[in-house]
Amino acid sequence: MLELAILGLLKEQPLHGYELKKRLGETLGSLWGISYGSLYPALRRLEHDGAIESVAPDSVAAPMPATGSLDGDLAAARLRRPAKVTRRTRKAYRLTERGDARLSQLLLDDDVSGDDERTFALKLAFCRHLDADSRLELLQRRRAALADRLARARRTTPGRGDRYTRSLFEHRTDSTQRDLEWVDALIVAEGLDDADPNSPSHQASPSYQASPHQEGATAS
Amino acid sequence: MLELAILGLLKEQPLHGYELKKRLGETLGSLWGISYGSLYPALRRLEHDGAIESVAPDSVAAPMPATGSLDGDLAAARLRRPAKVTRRTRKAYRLTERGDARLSQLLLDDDVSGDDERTFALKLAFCRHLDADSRLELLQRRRAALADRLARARRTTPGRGDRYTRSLFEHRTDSTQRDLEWVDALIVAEGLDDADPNSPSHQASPSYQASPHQEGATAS
DNA sequence: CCTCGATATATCGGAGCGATATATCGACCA
DNA sequence: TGGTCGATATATCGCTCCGATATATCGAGG
Repeated sequence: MLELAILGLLKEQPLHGYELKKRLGETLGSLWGISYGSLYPALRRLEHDGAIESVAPDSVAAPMPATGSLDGDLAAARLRRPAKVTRRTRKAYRLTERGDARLSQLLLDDDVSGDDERTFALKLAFCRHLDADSRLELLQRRRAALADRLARARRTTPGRGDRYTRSLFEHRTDSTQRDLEWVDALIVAEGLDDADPNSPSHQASPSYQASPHQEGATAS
Repeated sequence: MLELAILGLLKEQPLHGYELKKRLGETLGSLWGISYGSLYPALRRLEHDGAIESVAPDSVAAPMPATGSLDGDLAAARLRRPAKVTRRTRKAYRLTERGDARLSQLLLDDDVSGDDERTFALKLAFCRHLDADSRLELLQRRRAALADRLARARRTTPGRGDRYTRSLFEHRTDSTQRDLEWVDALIVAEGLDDADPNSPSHQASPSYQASPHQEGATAS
């Protein structure tokens, strides 16, 4: 779901390819190692679909302008001089209305990726563009997927495999458990936003605690 | 690194594609959702490279063989009845010597995948085919990668992004921390195997603690 | 006998990656 | 002045892998 990443970043401000890649690396860390081999084709694809459109080069997104005075100078220079298009002239892209709609759709889309860690991280990173209800639904879908996975992991016989495989399974189960608690905390925080922010002490922690017996996963 | 998975499974016994997919799903759980679209091409590739070779259909890999002497029986059966080759006749594959070497190479190979969770899980699941030294090296490479990631994560300014992105980063850091502790435990267990259980001769308690100070945020 | 679900092999289009090519820009230095 | 070097930037190639799908067979049950 590279498109989701691109659209999410462009929602905030127009960017060109190189900058896009850098920011994505910052935003998602080692979780999403975007590559030019997918980025540029994706940009062309999105532009062809009308989800993004290119804006005037160099008019946006200088990474970190060291001195503010340069801006005026360069902008003036650009007006005077038509800025010849070279091989590496930056092509910045802006989100169109279609792109905005596509972003919302992708964020809300119930692909199987509720089970996919990378996609969820991506959605979470941009879920602020969603309304509260959709956001909560996104979190709860993730919660359900995790609870299901946890239940499934606990149901499987733990005796299989060698020492390493067993340890791997144990660790995976623990991680899933922690992920679940994390998402639960996010859900709770979501609810706190809804409630009156004046309440000084939030309610006692609900039962999202690691229950040793079967978790809520009534699916399947 | 599908090849690694295939070779690792075939190391134990010959299997055909369908069974291979099933077992891989069992062994690695939701971590490695192998697909026919990659499995069959990979099998053909490996056979072409001489890493695996097909054995007589139906002579192996009924899901649970349970007897070591089935070779004679089934070979005899195949002599009696020519077992016509249909569309879905099982084509089982066996590991060749070249394949065995390739497996060791892949297990030991220092690809960048020390940072890749899936690949490490795969390697761990089959590292019993490695000698103790190589196994330890594998673990320590993983440890180094995790420690590096953790240090990098802690070095980045924690103020960036919205609430969701911050939470995502926090959780990711915690997960990395846990992964690191897990690998450390594996390393310790490895050392215990090496040494005589009665003599705590070399390396009493290694300093595998991540960073004792500056902690503060870990759940009690 | 006939349908249905599990078994099994196989291909297709597309997404993403890693490596690489190419070009430009700015800074520092001789 | 020129000269190199590293960061910036766009772009493509070949590959692996995935999800969906097609096709065929087999065994069990009605």
